Amino acid sequence: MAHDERMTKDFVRDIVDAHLASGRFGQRVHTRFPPEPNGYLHIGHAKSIVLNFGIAEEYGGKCNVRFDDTNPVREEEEFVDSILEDVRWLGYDWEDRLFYASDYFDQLYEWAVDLIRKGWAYVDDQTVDEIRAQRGDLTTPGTLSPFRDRSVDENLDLFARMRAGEFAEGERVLRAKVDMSHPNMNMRDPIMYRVLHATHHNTGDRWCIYPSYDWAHGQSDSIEGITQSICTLEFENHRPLYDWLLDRLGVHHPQQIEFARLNISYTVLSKRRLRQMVEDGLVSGWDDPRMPTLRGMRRRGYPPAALRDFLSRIGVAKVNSTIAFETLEHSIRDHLNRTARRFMGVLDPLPVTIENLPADLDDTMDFAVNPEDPGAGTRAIPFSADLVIERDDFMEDPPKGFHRLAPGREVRLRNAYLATCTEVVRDGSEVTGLVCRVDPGSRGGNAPDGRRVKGTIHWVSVPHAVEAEVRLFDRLFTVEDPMAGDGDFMSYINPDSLVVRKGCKVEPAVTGIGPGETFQFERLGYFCVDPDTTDGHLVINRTITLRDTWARIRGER
RNA sequence: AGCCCCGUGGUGUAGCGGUUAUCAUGGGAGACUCUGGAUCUCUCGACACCAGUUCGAAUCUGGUCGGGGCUGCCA
Repeated sequence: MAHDERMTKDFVRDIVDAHLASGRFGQRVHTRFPPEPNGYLHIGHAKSIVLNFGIAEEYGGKCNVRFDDTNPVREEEEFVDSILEDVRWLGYDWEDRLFYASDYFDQLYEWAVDLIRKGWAYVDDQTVDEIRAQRGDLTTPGTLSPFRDRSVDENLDLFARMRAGEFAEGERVLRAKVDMSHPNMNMRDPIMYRVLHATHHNTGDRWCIYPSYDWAHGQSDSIEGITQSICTLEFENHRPLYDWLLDRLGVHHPQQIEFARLNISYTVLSKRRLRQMVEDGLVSGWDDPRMPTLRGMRRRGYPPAALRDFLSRIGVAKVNSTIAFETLEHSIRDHLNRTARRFMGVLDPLPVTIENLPADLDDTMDFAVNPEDPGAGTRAIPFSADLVIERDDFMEDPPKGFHRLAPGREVRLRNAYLATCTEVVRDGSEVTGLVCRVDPGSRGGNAPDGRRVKGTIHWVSVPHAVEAEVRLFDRLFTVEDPMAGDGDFMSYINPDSLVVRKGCKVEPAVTGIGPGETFQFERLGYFCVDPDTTDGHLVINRTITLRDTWARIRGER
């Protein structure tokens, strides 16, 4: 697939270049995306997907999807399907290379036996607590396990019995014999296998011992012939172990490369915290349009190409950083501006009667499908003398700088007529409607005498309109870094992150828009049809507003 | 405290011994406009610090300071 071009070269690609130049892996480039099937993917995972698949594409290599399913008690089949769906939606194809770490359990077992034979692994009978206590701490070396010097034969026998199910969980464990006084804690005889009498989503009850991440990951990479094993920074301290294990085995040895995970202001990107928001009901689910999950963003109307663009422009590095939410928004708007079809909708309707047009007028106006894309052509929008406009577009006593409608003022009804407000209808103090007079010669929107009209507002013809519920979303948190400070991040949830508007009026063509298409309501922003829509009830999500200079000016006053 | 990693405009990012220190985003000003959108122009703004090597250092070396990670039978 021909994806968007990257803007800069990063340190990961520099390393790949160096590998190619030295011929370390021949001329092969083979990466992998290794999710654990225990939750839904979010934009942070997308950074890894785009990196791994992107590099494979650029270098004419391949990228696998491999589920890191080594912990049966946390993982579920349902997540496998959702993860694959999300990867596909993002625009990537693993072809026939869908793997599971659990595919390699037999090989992993054989290799463990091999290490035992070579004296590099042993069965430990200690409890979790004993092992923890004996590990030492950051400044104190660990102490040796009393079982560390068992004979190879005894280790072999015990390990076989672990596999056979003779021991309870926690009773025995297989450990790599590395160095209990190593300054890197990961090297203090790390656990390779633990007993878990649990049913695995893939292997069922075939196993009751399961490999740890450290024992499974590098070896799986090796089996698949991976060349660059790209992971996040927190695995940096695991690299010595990754290398140690592969070196003892003497098998294909990929290069682990670590990059900084993604952080975005005004949101959180951690499975645990996202889960908490779902479970506490602060959002409607993992696909709530406010969630930074891929499912949430899809439902919100973010196009996958915009996400790819965003991820490629923020780059990849080793510095921990937080990307401004505005940067994401820019990519969304930029993509949508170029691609989205334009429609009209009124979120907060104010009735307008055109006094000098026939009450039964049934006209249509030409409208550009997308002014940014002349090739998209034009279409017709129904027009009548009975309209609604946005309440915000009228002020009885407008401040300077306001160039929308006001008593006696003329504005352009977009693509229709120049209209002057001749009367304000009210119920008590509340304005309930307007009467306008239209310049008959301005049909289409241009003044017959060429006079300039500064304001242009949008409208919808009431007899043709469809009613809709529109959901307006805003950032999930009120502070840039919800994790900062010692308060609970949940207390920073933005109470206005969802505002529901009912009784909105939209042009009838909107009902023909399918799922997955994000369109523009002129002057308002980008929107999409929500799956909650039923036959009689149209539900629309606001993906993002248009930049609103007027709002900014007002806000700064 | 031990080990590992990282410090370039507000936010990201390029830079690989000699550049007016890149680009984007963001802020400000203006032009244009049938979306107060888009577009265009101008503008603001950074090499953490101190030594050293060198004719020359954001780039190399050492130190200081600052940030992050690591003490699951999680990944």
